[in-house]
Amino acid sequence: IMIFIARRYVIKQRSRLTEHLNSKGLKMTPQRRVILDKFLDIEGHLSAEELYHIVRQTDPVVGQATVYRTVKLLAEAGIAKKVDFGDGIIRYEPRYGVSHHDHIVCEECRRHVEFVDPDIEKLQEKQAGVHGFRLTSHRMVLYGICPDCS
Amino acid sequence: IMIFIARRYVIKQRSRLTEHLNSKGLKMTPQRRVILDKFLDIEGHLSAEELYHIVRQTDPVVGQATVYRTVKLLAEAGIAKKVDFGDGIIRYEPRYGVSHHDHIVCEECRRHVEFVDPDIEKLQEKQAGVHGFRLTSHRMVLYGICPDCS
DNA sequence: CTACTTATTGATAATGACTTTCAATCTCAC
DNA sequence: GTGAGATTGAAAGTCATTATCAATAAGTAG
Repeated sequence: IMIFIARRYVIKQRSRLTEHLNSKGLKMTPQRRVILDKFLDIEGHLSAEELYHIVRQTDPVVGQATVYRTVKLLAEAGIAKKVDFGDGIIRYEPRYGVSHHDHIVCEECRRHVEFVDPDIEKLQEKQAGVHGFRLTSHRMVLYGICPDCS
Repeated sequence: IMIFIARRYVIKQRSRLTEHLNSKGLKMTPQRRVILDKFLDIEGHLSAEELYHIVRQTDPVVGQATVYRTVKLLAEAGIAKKVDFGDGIIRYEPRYGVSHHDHIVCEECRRHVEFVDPDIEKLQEKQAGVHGFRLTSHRMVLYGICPDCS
């Protein structure tokens, strides 16, 4: 049953990508399809480099530059979400629907937890308003020491 | 009068740096002194590159690598604070005492405003606690469109 | 003050994540 | 099918930052 759900999810995201490509006058290709599929397979964050190596295992023909390019398209299409922990590597994570969350990262072991706090979101909106800004997005990463490393 | 206050501030930060260097078995040098002074002169954020050019105007002998190295020491000593807007450039700003703040950046003109929201800080602590983390720091940048660009 | 052990410096090379280039190759609307 | 235009991958290029290293300076013991 889970497999059927996952399958439907993949198909949906594929058509979402195709739609996005069409709207920009771009084309669907086998490379983009395999990169999308592998990206949806994983859970958690992945850098373009990591995704490149995973894709390589199945399809050694796909080039590094193509993965970097495709991953940006996925973000544009709303399929992937950029995550920046501030270590110079841009990671991407699947974006299921509209679910948004922030991260708390352990400075020792780099383990991370996701969370959403509607109250914080509200206060962010408020702060933007106070300064006359129309809020479009935010990046929030908390750093700390996790229970295991304490 | 302001000048006296500023002067005392500079002297205080100098001894703070010296102290930090001593505690690590490092030495105070003319280069480090001039970089510190110029850094304290500015208001707002500065990348190591920008600071390098400013320092150059007074003292063309100081090298780029030294500025990059010194700026890291300033951060270690608690004199400077790293700021990361996510554009691949690390900026530093003077850290007056313990004053902490976050940023809201205009996606059009890159103008930014600083703000502090104690309520958000409190909620961040709470979120860390919920997941068993001991919070050490955070990075929060809001992105939006400023009044002028709207 | 002198010698000497370390730390420091700056020019330059290196790093590493990412981007661009470009000629060969696909895609897809017609 | 076919042709204009998009895509591809290998390789070269960016760009902020970091490491290397031989020459120099700082602090310390005598």
